[in-house]
Order: sequence, then structure tokens, then C-alpha cells
Amino acid sequence: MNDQDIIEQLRQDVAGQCACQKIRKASRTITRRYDDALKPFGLTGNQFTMLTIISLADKVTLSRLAEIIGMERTTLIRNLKPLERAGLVTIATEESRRAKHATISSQGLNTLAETLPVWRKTQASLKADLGDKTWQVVHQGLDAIS
Amino acid sequence: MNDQDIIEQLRQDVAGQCACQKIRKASRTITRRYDDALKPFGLTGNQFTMLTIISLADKVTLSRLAEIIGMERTTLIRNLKPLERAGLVTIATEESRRAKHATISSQGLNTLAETLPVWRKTQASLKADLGDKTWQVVHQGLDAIS
DNA sequence: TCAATATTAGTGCATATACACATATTATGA
DNA sequence: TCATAATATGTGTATATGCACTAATATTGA
Repeated sequence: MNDQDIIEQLRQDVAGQCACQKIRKASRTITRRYDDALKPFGLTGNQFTMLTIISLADKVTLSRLAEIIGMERTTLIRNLKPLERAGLVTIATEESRRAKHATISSQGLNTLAETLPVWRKTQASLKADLGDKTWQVVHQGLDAIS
Repeated sequence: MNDQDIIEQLRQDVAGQCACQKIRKASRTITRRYDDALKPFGLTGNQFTMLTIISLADKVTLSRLAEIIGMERTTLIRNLKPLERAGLVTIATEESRRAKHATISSQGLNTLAETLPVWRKTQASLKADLGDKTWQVVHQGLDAIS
């Protein structure tokens, strides 16, 4: 197959069709919005997510937490470090000597209380930009993937 | 506002609703599939995307390339490094001494030719898992975001 | 009991992401 | 012409991501 054939196929089949390309692009776009909004509070969007889930599922093991978030276990372990350093969560062993639990601190809850209005505003702004119908459709699709 | 109120609001409004959380989770899931499939060829899904776009838009400046891919400029510059090291693309200045252009090499085109069937298979497998309707809906939604 | 197995967490390595800031080059207008 | 503005790339720092591999602890079954 010659070069022009390859390029033609890439143009026809890949460009504008690749799910990996599309979802990564959209993820970057949306992440930037949330990161920017949360920046004054020293949180990223991802950290806000981890903090929220930890606050709702207190004292789950790190492995279980990774499952819930849909994040590779070792990725989660590293991503918790900044939250731990900032005193927003505590990582400790209890009962078992191997399993560890993540627990939100009172400071962590305070941060969530502070950032909740900002999250609401960001979420609403995005929803407004996309329109109700697209918003619905996007959420359904993303739920199906995960 | 007390802790229980906060947690209740997080449960009601944030959990399962946050667009940032959902799209990042879905992005991780899909990326893992493409990364895994392309691994034998030494490419990530993201690299496959960059390679494809460079092959179709030859000799665009790095800034323009970043725009097309929807990636922060400095991120793109760093992400190109592995491709350059592997000899799949060339980064060089032409005409202007400040602007740089990315050009795909013949080796890069060969790699694309090799990986194209794998990409097709991965894309088809994902589409099959999601079903035609969800697939359509996801793509529409992601296009709207970007 | 205790050896084999399963479970849980952690490290090394490489890529991915973007903001703040810096540097280099080109274009513009007084 | 030449100072200023605009444009283009690059670096420092920090977070995000996951695979391969390792280490420690708990469980199970002969």
C-alpha cells in the first residue's frame, strides 16, 4: 500500500472518527475549565473528585477507592499524596496491617464546603454552553462507557 | 453549614453528576483500550492521534498543530519528543527561524500503515461494546464539547 | 502447622497535561 | 531606523496516568 493510499484511509476513517482522540480532547477541554475554577482553592478537578468520593465512602481501602473512581490503583495512590500533604485526607491502616483506608479530615470537609458553590457554577456554566439536550446525551454516553 | 449537610449535598448534586469526573473516567477507560492495543507497536493512543494528524496536515507550525489537536501548546511540544526520538516525525525550522514544522517521516507512515488495522479493530470492538446508538450519541456529545 | 496462594500496597519508569515564566524572532509604526 | 508589539518556541514545576515489578500481609488447604 503506497503512502497516498494510507493517507487517504487516515483521512476517511480515522480523522474525526477516533474515539480515543475525541474523548481525550474533550477531557482536556473540560478539565481545564474545572481546574481553572478551583485554582483559587488550590484544588484540581481531579482532586475535587477524589475528595468528594472519599467523603461519601469513608474508610474504604485504597484498592476499592481506585475501583470506584475508575482509576488505576497505583495512579490513585500517587494522586492522594497532594491531598495528604495538604491535610485534607488521612491515609492509615486499621484492623488489618496491609489494607489502608482514606479518610477525609475536617479541613477536607471545609474545603469541600468552600468549593461546592464554585463547582456548581462551573457545572452550570458548562451545561449552559452545551445546552440541555447535548448535556443529557453526553452524560448518557459517558455513563455507558464507564 | 454542618458536615452532614455538606455530605448530603455532595451525595445529591455532585456524585454521579460531575462532568469533570465522568469524562475523565471515560477517557481513562477508553485510553487504556487503545494503549493496550497499540502497545506491540510501541505507540500510545495519543501518539497515534498526533501521528495521524501530522500526516494529514504536513508542515503546520507547532502552535497550529496544538490548536488542531486541542492540546496546550507546551504539552504538544513535549509529547512530540518520543515520536521524534523514535524517528517517526521530524521537527524543523523552515523559512522562518522561529516557527517550527512537524513532518511525518517515511518510517512514521510505515508505522501508521502497520497500526491502522489494529486501530480499526479497537475502534470496532469499542463500538460493538457500546452499541450503535450509544456510539452515535457519544460522538455527537464529544463533538459538541470540542 | 506451614507452604502455597491470594490480597494489598508501594516503586521505577515513561508518557501526558498545563500554567507561569522566559527566550528568540518577526512585524509594525512613529 | 529602531523601539515596541506581536508571535513562536522552550523550561521549570507540579499533577495525572498506568504498566511491570516488588514487598508485605492475610488466607487457605493439605
